[in-house]
Amino acid sequence: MNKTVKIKNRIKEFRARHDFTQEELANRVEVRRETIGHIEKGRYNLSLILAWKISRALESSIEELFKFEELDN
Amino acid sequence: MNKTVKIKNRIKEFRARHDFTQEELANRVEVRRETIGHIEKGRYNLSLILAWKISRALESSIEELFKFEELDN
DNA sequence: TATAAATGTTATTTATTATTAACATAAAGT
DNA sequence: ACTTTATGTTAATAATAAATAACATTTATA
Repeated sequence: MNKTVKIKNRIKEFRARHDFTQEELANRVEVRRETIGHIEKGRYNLSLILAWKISRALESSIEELFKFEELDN
Repeated sequence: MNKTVKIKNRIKEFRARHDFTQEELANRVEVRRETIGHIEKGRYNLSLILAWKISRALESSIEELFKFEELDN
């Protein structure tokens, strides 16, 4: 029984609360707009530092912003 | 004023509490022993999923296990 | 003190994140 | 309807995490 971990996130939701566009958030955390887009869509397993920068920019925490689920395959 | 983020971690400390060697922890999170060693020494900016796996294996949380600091340079 | 177990460290390779650029589509505003 | 503004998406490249292998050093322990 092999397990993989997937991440869901609430970036879009928190971004809306702050009225930030993807580009504004990207500027604040110093990555490209597309990178934020890809992360929101769960396309990659971002680094811990980037996760922290994003959670700070959104006045949140990593654990609040990112939800982890273990899946069997 | 440019800012960079550095990570400090308490993996070694938590590992000791559980009486895990680097290798045991590595097996549990499915990475190499050297990878755990490098992370403990702060040599790389691990992925969010790996950070989560490690914090779970040590019955802790990401925010508890990893401390972030902003530095000027 | 000799032996084994655990950790340190470095160099090279592989895998994956993130950048870049380019264009498409959607939504909002004039 | 036209024009911005925001987001979606893809392909190619660059940057870096993680794997691998090999050997050194430290710590425990027989």
